[in-house]
Amino acid sequence: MGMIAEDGADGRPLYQRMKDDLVRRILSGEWRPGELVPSEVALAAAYEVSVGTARKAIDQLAQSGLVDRRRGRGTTIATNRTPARPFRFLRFRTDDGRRTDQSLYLECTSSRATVTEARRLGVNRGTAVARVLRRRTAPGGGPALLERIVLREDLCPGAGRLIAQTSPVSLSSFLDQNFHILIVRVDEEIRAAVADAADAEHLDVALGTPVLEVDRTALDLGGRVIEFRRVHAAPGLHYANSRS
Amino acid sequence: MGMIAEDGADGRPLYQRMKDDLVRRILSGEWRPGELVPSEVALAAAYEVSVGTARKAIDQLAQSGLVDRRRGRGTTIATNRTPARPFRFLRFRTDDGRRTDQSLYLECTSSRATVTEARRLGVNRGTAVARVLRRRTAPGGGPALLERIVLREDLCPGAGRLIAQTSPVSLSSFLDQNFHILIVRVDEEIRAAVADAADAEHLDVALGTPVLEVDRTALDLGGRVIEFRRVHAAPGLHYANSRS
DNA sequence: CAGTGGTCTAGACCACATC
DNA sequence: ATGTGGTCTAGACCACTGA
Repeated sequence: MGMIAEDGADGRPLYQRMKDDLVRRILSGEWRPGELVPSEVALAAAYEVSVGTARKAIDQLAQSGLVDRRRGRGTTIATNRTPARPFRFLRFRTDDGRRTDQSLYLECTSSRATVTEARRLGVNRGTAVARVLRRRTAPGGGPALLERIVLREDLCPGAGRLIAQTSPVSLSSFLDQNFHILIVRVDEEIRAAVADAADAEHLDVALGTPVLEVDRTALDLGGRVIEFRRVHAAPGLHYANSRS
Repeated sequence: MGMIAEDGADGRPLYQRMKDDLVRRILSGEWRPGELVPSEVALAAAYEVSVGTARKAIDQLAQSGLVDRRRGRGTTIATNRTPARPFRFLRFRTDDGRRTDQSLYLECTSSRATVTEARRLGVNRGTAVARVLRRRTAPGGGPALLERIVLREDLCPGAGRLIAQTSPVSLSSFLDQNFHILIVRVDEEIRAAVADAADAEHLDVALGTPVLEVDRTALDLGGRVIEFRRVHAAPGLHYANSRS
């Protein structure tokens, strides 16, 4: 018995099947970000498992950042607007420890994926994409980062125009709010490179200056690649990383 | 009742106090890496808590990588020799995806910490340190990484000579095996830099070539800084990062 | 075979938030 | 006052390991 896989009890633990089903329901938009999810006992009853088992499933959702649990209040769908860890995916600092603050959108166009872009996004050539050129500056200082972003516009229809109109500070919040796409993982390759023409123009550095280059793909909960970006960081910036 | 904080029941959960006590005992060397820890029921009895509570404490130790649990076998102290994730702290790849393989120790001396080194290690100037210069090469290819390492020799007496004698492949395994020091966290700052004289000599690049620079401090379980290293990566190498 | 950790149940009491 | 999640207990059965 149980609501999940009534017949196909494939041997996987109950709490895992329950967790997967909850992930599916959250992804489907059954509850909006910030909204209260049914309580432990209610979910346990609905899935016909014990409270302890339901608890284990919900705990895992909380651990992966999907929901937010608070004693006395309840469990709510997590949002990127009020993240437990702000700046989770923003790892650049000035060498004296400050973060970048301002975002300026230099270009924002809708187009079709080139062969290279298609390969990086894992889609077919010609898929609708938005291309965004963005510059971030250090507080009080000069230009800091130049970001070339390619976004899957087939998954976020109208994103290009919307970004140009609203100039969102954070792209992941923008995706969450407007398209219910939750970025949960990024893969990065970090290299030393030299400043190109665009860097020279927008980062206030001489052509050929060594710059830090970060190639990054962002994946949503379903494991789909949502965007690819290449970031160049001006001298005086570094990438801060901490691993356990 | 309970073996921990018999009177000073400070209100912290039982499983947390138990976990902290187990961490303390592991750090003290009560069990050697790879050795079997008492079973859940035995520990539960010893701490006078229920099995579920003991389980929660041990689970957290496993999650932070301190112990390794296997059904049927038991719980063992984790080792850096047989890590669940090999290359946990080795993130460099060639641009076609291969790892570095060979380690060559170019220099290895014992000395006293300079002011700069002392600040980075969080110790007083003049503390005993070992300085290590190491080069890694790409499989089949040329020189890949040049590492300048400063190690707290007051915590690892004789480490300098021992490294020179044994040329360990992995420094964290070396520290684990010889001094029971477990590296559990690294903090890094990644920059673009230019090749200096040592890079030119050992990495086979021209002076002034852009290189990737990683400044890294390694911390053990007690939060002590064990080593600082500055790594320069030759062109054709990148740093791979994945975050959730 | 005995012992281990992995899963699951069915309760209890508590601190806390909200109404 | 009610309901929430956080902690804790005391069992049960199972899959797996090793002797």
